[in-house]
Amino acid sequence: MLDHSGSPSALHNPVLTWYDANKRVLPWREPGAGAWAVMVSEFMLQQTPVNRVLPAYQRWLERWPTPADLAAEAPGEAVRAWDRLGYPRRALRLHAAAQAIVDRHGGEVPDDHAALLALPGVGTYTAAAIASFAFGQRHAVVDTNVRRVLARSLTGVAQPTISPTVADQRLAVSALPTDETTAARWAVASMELGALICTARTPNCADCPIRSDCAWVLAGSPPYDGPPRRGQTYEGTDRQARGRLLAVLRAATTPVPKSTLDTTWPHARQRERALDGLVADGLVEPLANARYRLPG
DNA sequence: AACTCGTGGTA
DNA sequence: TTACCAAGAGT
Repeated sequence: MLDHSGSPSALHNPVLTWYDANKRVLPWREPGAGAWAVMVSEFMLQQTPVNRVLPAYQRWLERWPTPADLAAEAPGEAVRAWDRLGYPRRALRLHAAAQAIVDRHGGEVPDDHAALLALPGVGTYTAAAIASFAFGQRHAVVDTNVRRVLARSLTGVAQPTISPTVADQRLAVSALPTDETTAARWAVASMELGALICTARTPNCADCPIRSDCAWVLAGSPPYDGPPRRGQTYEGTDRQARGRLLAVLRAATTPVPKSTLDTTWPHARQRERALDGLVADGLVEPLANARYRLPG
């Protein structure tokens, strides 16, 4: 089943060929995109779909073509430019990462996995993704797409575990081609397969290049039988309240009186908790006279 | 280890 | 309509 010799296996070859013929044209995949472009895209793509990322990504790189350009700005400008991508702490971390790159790496995105991992907002997945996509290195790039592809094709189950496990990581490492160039191609190709064909809800197995070798298909495509996946409720949550508050501050060009913020959420206790949280996270800066703004 | 953290599209 | 889902990280 798995091939440890370094030559592409029955799994690898079809996926690599499929990728070359079916990959999406995305700006961060263009030959001259560079590591900063890859890094910006990876931050934005954390839990956010490609189609929503594209416009914000274009504006971001136009405004801040290098880490130094972003590092020279106020963090609040990063939060504002983040627009409605969600999880705005990512904008703050990307700004902090840009500063760290200027301070520690001469303004160049490091190519070393450990150095990448040490940057704010860069975890296991993002460090491997940048090292692989931008620098062609051999790393197991394990995101939700890859976990699903491996769960189906190798383990034979409909869905991966709810949260990543060490077993996922081991499986991804064992499936990684030995050759560096092939490994980098496999990383992006297996992820793209999960995004376009081996999707979460209704996979398009008819068009899958490895359907004849897929353990899940061979088992008769059994339905998911694990524990119920906890739904992410949003209506009425602190997150929604935070989103409302931050939307007002993003749109404002001058400091906003608290009385204005008070109109954005009806429940005072929750509203105060949300505002305090935003300040604690560094997303909002309190000023004198009960006024607030994005961090300067 | 479980929980928190946005937003919007899709079936 | 409700529920699920989307290139995770930090605590």
